[in-house]
Amino acid sequence: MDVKTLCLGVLALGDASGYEIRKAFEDGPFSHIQEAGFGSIYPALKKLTDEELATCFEHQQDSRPDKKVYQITAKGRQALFDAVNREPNEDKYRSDMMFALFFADLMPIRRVDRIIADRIDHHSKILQELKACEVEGMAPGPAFVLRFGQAMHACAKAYLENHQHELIGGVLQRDVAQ
Amino acid sequence: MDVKTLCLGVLALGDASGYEIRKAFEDGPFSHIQEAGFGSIYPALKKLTDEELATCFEHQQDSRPDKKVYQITAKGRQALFDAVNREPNEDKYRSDMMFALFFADLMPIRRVDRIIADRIDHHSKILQELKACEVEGMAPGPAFVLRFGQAMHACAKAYLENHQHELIGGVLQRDVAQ
DNA sequence: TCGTAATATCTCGACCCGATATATTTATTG
DNA sequence: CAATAAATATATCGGGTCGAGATATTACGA
Repeated sequence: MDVKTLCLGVLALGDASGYEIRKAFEDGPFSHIQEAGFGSIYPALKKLTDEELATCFEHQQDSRPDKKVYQITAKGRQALFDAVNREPNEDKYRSDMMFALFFADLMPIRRVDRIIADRIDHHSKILQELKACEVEGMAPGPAFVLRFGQAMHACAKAYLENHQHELIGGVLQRDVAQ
Repeated sequence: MDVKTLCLGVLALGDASGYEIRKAFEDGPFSHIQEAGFGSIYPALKKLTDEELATCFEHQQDSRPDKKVYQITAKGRQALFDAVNREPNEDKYRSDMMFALFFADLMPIRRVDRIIADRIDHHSKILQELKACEVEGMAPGPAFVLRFGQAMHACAKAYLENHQHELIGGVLQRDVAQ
């Protein structure tokens, strides 16, 4: 899914500026399933307007740079429709923490301990945020995706809580053996 | 975690060719936590040899292109040590399927149904593979990471199985309402 | 024997990401 | 009240990464 399509997805929910699109991936409805930064959003918006999949209104504001609000076009809605009806790629998951923990025997135990504790806190925080997003009368799609995010963060948190002692115990044993 | 560090991680487990490093991310011990393709591995290996973090032995084979086997150096081990002891970035998760399902109301119901069924199968397959990887006497790091992968795929599978009817039911209701 | 899959190395262009620059307004807090 | 931090807002640049394809050989079953 390229950033152009992701932007169309956000614009399908309502007109937005580049900054607001960014927020949809930072805090908003797509935050736990996709990512996009300014460095990809602005070029994508330029291409979308070139291809007439979106239009841009410049709201003039005195003593402030113009606010550019983008709106999806009929052609843009068709492009989004085509994209979501294409066969989706596999999910991508990348975890630098898990890569580091693979080499836990290269780390001081207290560091292993702290990294995991931090990550548990992190999952708790995200979980709270995702629970706060749930409101009455959500459309089935967004609700399904939101609850999936809740389930996955709850699972990761539970795994770390329930199995951290196995890792730390294993590393401690190594230290004793030395 | 750049691909250079990922390659060092694979080489820390034993000497390997570019092709074998690739397999570590395709099938091997890092398959469910990191990704890397040839397009990033080969340039990374070039940089690693330039920086003397790895050395390259060309095994001559008659009637076949030379097999280049890479070996991590002491300097390379130090670089890996430094990298895993740095503060890890947040995990990255990207799912085109979930992005598409967010817009489930733009899809025929049978397509929603089929996509989810396919993905359940996929998680089952990965789960089987990850269970087959478990052997006696694994080091604590690799075991922790492997079981984390098992837990996450089991969770995703269970969520899809237990909640697919909510999504499909919701989309059906929409169709009735029309 | 024919074709397909696996082994094996490598390049290219398009795309993406993190960091950074800039500027104003609002909120906080000492 | 002033200073500072955080939020709002747009945009670029360079380096990194990714997918697709070129190339070549061996192994193996149909």
